[in-house]
Amino acid sequence: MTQDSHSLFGALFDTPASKRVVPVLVPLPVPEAYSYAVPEGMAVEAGSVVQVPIGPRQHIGVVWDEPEARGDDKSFDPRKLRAIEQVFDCPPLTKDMREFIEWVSAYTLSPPGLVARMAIRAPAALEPEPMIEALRFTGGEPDRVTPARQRVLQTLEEDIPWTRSGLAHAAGVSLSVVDGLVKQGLFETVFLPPPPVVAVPDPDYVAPRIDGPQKQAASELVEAVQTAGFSASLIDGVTGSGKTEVYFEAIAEALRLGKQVLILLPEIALTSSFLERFQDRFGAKPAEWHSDLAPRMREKVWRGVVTGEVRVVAGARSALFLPFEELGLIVVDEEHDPAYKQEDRIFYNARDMAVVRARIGLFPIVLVSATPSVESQVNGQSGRYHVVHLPTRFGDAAMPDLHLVDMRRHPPAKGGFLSPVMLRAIGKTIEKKEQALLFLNRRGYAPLTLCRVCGHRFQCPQCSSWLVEHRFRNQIQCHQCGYSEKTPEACPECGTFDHLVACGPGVERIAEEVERHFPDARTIVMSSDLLGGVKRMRLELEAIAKGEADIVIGTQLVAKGHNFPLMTLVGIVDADLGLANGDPRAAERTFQLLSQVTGRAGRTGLKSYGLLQTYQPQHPVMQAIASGDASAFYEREIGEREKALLPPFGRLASIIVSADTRLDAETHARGLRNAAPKMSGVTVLGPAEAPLAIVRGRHRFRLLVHGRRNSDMQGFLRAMLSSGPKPRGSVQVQLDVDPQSFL
DNA sequence: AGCACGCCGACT
DNA sequence: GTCGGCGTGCTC
Repeated sequence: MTQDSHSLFGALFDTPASKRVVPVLVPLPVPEAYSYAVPEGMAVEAGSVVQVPIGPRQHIGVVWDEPEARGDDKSFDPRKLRAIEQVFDCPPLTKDMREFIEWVSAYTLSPPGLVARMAIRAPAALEPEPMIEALRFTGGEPDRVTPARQRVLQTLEEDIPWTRSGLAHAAGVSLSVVDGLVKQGLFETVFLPPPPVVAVPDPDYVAPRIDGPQKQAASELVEAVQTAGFSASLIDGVTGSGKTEVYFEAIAEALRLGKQVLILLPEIALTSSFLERFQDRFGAKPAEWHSDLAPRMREKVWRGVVTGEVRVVAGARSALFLPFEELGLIVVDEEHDPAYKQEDRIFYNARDMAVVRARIGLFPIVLVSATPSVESQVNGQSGRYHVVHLPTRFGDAAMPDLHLVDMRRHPPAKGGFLSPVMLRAIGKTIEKKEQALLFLNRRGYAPLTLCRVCGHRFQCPQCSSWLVEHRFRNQIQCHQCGYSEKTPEACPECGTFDHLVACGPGVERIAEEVERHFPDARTIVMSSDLLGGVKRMRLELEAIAKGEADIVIGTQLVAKGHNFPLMTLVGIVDADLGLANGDPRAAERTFQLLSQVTGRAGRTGLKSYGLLQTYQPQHPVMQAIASGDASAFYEREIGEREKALLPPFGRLASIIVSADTRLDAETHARGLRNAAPKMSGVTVLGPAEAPLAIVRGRHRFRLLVHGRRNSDMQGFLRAMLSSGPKPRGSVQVQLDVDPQSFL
């Protein structure tokens, strides 16, 4: 085989005599594309989605670009060369998409084929949907005209094709009436294109309902969309300030310019209320994309995206890898949300990768948050992102009055967890027939159970964490690995009955305390382990919104999305929870969570309050929340990060070490750390820095590596991965850095 | 990621 | 003597 037969350009115009060979990215963890022969008469180009044989099986791959320099042709045995099996009848991945895949692969240190696989994960969608069979009236008279037949003929007056069942339904007759007419040859069979997945959104469906600062902000974004090229904007505005309405205008403009739009949302925020807001503005819902989309729907949306039929997708992080035909705008809502981080096989932060995708595609991206991440805040300050402030609440939504409850001065009664201040506020609220929300980010009854006789603590047999008692379910559960067992009646250590004691509060225990104080109030607990699943949860949320509960006690899941018009008191039971868990972002996360929860109150003009129980009223997080001014908090966080070399000033990589047993994982993690060369600017933190987790039966440790320069980090990590004591297939790396700085 | 090959322990 | 554990290597 000659060198030039490798050239794609040459191959396209080649004589049939020489065999054409193209690189194909295959879904295997190998560092580069494999070579495949293109059979006679098969038309493929870079980006084509193909089926190729790998060993005994067939896989889906993507024809890739020729490497620019073919100097050191790492020749494999040419006798191994096999041919592409088939090309799928769908548009090839665009040049931008291919470049994006390569970038993500290099950045995340993951094999390019596995990254590419994320973009083509809807196998059955690779072939066009079959046309649907329809009947077209060709004229003529039936032998006998019955009333039912008459109705069909009337329905047919407009000369449009009908499906068999559609016609029967429209005419109000049974299928057999239609079949009878078909038998008499009154119809011809025609084929119609399949119906669109979603209706096309209309940018001018309604006039934008914004004014003042919102209008100004919207016009800045619209201008960014009109200006061809990359730009990044950060919309920074409190809950209820009209952020969504503002970015809807940017979307409208992108649609007017004939571009596709991607809205990224944290998984949990993909609620019907968001879709309805979109529909109210654009007259149609966006296509959805998330992990539990029905397979059939997934295929349709994927196909619609790649053909350009779908104009707007609202999706969770994986939607970022959809192969859009002409993407022209990305919106990342709740950009600070940790749900954008994927930590499974391919490690990436969809928010950061979205910035990269916009940069490669030369179009604008809009990041949106009431509580921007520190990274984005820094990018805003340095001018890399254009910051759009939305200072006020929109319409009549007033900010709640926020107060700290110093628990040292107002301690709860013995055996309780709610301060008298909090209890009084709850009492007043329900007296006014308004609703109170109590937030505690801890499921179950109590986080720790111990035996009063021997001091035995209930610990998970699979990992190191405590077992959490769940009274509703009569279970004790491990919140790390999911282990659970029936709550024992006697201590397993000393056998004593009735001497087990619960330590600390969970939402169930707070509910018990609330019911003791307010026996007549309608109290409801919202937690992810609510019996009855998602369906019951949705009903409960609706009931709460309608005022069918007085006091709601909930975990994190009440923090997002849902609006409760009668909610005028938000009480945080333990505002300090999560501040001291070893996570370098603990303060930031706590600030974001508390802002989000207190933002649930006061969205309808009723005077509303937020109370935060804390033992650390002077803590910067508490001060930021209470004062409503976060600037000092951000300054401090930025300073801390600078000192600790955390993003965005240094690089932070997580090396996840996983093994079948805890001991193995620990040993491997130590081994990696000890093997770490003393490289300048790179520091390795020990396994103790991160909590142990068990994922799909594998024990995981996280090693954190700090460094200042990306090249140092990558060099170091590559060295670690290739030379370290590598337990096979069980070391994964996530680079947690700001991508803008080295685009 | 799968899958085959290959080398050491407990058994019909 | 084998069955089967999972360590190692390969897939164009």
